[in-house]
Amino acid sequence: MNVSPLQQRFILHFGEMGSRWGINRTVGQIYALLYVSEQPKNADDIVQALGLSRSNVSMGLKELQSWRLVRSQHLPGDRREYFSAPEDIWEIFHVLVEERRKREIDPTLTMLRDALMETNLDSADRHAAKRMSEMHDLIELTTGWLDDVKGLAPKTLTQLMKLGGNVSKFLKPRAAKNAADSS
Amino acid sequence: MNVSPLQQRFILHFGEMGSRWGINRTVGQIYALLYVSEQPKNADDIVQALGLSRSNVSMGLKELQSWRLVRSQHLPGDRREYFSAPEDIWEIFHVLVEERRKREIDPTLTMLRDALMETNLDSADRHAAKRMSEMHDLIELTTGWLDDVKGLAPKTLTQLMKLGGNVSKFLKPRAAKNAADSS
DNA sequence: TCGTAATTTCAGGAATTACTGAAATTGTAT
DNA sequence: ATACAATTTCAGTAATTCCTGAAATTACGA
Repeated sequence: MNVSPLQQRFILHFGEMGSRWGINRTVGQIYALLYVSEQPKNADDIVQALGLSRSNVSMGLKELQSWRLVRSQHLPGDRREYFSAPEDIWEIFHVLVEERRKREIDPTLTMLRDALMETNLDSADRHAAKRMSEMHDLIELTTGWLDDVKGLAPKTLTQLMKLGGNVSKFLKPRAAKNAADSS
Repeated sequence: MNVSPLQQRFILHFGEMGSRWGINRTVGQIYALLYVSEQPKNADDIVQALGLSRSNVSMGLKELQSWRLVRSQHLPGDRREYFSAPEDIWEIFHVLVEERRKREIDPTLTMLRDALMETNLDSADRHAAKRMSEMHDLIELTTGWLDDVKGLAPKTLTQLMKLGGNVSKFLKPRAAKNAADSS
């Protein structure tokens, strides 16, 4: 039940990295612990493994659940709650993209759309409006694409990613001249 | 030289969003101001426009330059430094991806590689090691792909993104059954 | 329904991060 | 070289975020 040196290293790294994302150190550590654990863990296991206060663990688990990165279940004959990170790494990847998008991208898209709607275009703001709509369009293109490829099976996605820049070979010739030329 | 309501709105939003990323509110605001400004601005312009202290602006500009999101230049007959955000939004996108990768992804990849190298595989850590190598492989696949498509021209990239999940039509049939079927 | 185990909430304190003004440094024109 | 404008550094303080223990709430078995 104790954390091994390998796990320790992973957990500490994740704690530090967590700070660069929006999540704090202890939340990062809790997630890392659950990610590498084979068996689900209850809150006291986590307290014991990471040396955090019980209340901190409770709050951290809540946050991780709000990110859909951690799930809880009940074990028969035990009334405590057990937590685990989903198995499938593609699912994790997927959820991460979706949640970050929901929290960081969508509000910006909305703000840009609303602000541009209310702007009459021969104001002194022509330049600002142009820049904002460029940003809007790029974000929309990117998120639309993400939505679309999200439906692909992991194997298909892997194939496509390995293909890399070569996918452009399949495009109409007009643009194909820009393809990475690795043949 | 004063910020319009449209700009104001954009700047304030970016300030708030900045906090969700690793950058703080004022750095977000400075970037937003430069992004929507047609002409380069000197530090005092920024102080005046955003109501920050001179030293704070100096530090913020330094940080933005370290992200390569802001450039400086000198105007003839004026010894002050003038700052601006690059014009080309694809370049901005590109730089953002590269910098975030350098700061957030690469250190994790390195840690995973190093930790796994030093691990003998019949330890009690088999599960943790497996999970860590899954993470490693997914990150490597994704960043390798990013490196590769980064070389494509914006037009090509736009075409590909609009194609969305339909690119998988071009793959070998074995995997093509997983393609989004939008025909 | 009651008793107790499990979990959550939350006010206050600890730790971290952000910001400022003053002083130091750098750069440039004379 | 000197004078002064522009910029940066940095120590101290303000603001924010994080974490804890105690109290409250919830969930369950008898």
